[in-house]
Amino acid sequence: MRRDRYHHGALREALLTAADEILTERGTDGFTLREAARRAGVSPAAPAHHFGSVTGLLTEVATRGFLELRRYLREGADTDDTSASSRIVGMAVGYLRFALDHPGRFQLMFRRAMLHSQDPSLKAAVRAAYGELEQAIHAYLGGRPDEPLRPDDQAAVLGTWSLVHGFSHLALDGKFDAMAGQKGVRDSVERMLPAIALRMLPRA
Amino acid sequence: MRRDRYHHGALREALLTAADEILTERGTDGFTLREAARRAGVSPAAPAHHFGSVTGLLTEVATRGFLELRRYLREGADTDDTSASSRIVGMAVGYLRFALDHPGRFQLMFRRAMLHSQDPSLKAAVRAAYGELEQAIHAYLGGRPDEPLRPDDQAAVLGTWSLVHGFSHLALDGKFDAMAGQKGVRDSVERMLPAIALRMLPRA
DNA sequence: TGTACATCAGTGAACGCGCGTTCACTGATGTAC
DNA sequence: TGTACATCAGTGAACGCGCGTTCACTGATGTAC
Repeated sequence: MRRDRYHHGALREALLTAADEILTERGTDGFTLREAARRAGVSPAAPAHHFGSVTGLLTEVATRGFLELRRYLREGADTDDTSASSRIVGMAVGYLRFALDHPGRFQLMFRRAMLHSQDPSLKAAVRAAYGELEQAIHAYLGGRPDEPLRPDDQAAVLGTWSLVHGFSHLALDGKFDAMAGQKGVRDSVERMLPAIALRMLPRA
Repeated sequence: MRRDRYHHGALREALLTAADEILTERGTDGFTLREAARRAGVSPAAPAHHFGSVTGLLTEVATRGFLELRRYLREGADTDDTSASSRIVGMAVGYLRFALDHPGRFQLMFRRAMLHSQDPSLKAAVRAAYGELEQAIHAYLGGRPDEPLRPDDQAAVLGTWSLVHGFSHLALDGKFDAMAGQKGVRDSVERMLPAIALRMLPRA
């Protein structure tokens, strides 16, 4: 890619887009900074001006990933049936869909060794996604929005997160492939989760 | 490490041990075949005679990992209180302990891109560990040992696996660090899990 | 409106690295007779 | 018990690779006056 202008103009965004593409095509281990630069049509030294290092770039990708995950959770919760439990089931499916739609990014988000795990923006984005789940569980357990979560309810949130995260992670790793139906793994796995979630929602 | 004999004698085992050490010290991404050879006191070309390729070696490490995981599950289930639910909670803690004791190995076991994921021994070992959980859930739900699992109960097993796996994975990635007590993350996390598991065991 | 100049955002070549695997080879072992 | 010889388990040097980062640099932009 030859540019007509010396300055790219939107290199930061172009690199983030390229990174996402690479993660989708080659997975987390297949990512390289040079390839991202190549796809953005820029020399291998250029990314340093915007992200400092490869870790910096990936941290930004992960941060945006958590924000996108939050959108998936919201969208999943937005169902016809507005009961608190079906909102949570919807969120669970949203979580799974995010993982299946963006496997490379999803895995990156939980590979602290590849990220600046203490980056404030990253932490805020994690917290924001987590907060989405937290609110829903809080409502489900009958808490009022203005009340803080009781420690027991914190545990319920962790449990729910663990459940959907574990399911998504195992599904991505192919551990459920053997029990998939004819319609493919993705379809089977998306059907399985609601039943499981309903059966294992934390007891009030 | 200079050997006195040209033949190592137990190179296969030595390489597996070295691999485990490296995984412990440097994590899954820090593993290299050359380093394993170095630690076994052997040239970089030697491992090929025993494992074909780096993937072959790691597949064997992962296979043994799943067998070890099964031992942790059994040990966890072996509690004073022999009720079905406390057996399951014990297993959950066993799963978590395995992950915390062997983080690199644990992560490797769920990185299909690094393994011969269709290797029969590997698949058998996965199945064996999974079977341990399956039996316990089956008993918990009141099934007789000779009866096959109903589809609903299969779902309960997947849910339980997802729960403990997700919890372990998130704990390893440091996602619970912020809420750890003074005694350290490991201690906090081992205390949290039983309460969560009890609250979320599948309904019969 | 023009201009000097600091700053920003790129280049492209090179550095140093360590990797997994291949290759032709050799030393040691085991087995058939 | 000895021996020929196939097979096994190593060596060590080299191959080819692509990586992230550094470096001295240059072209473009923006701003103060």
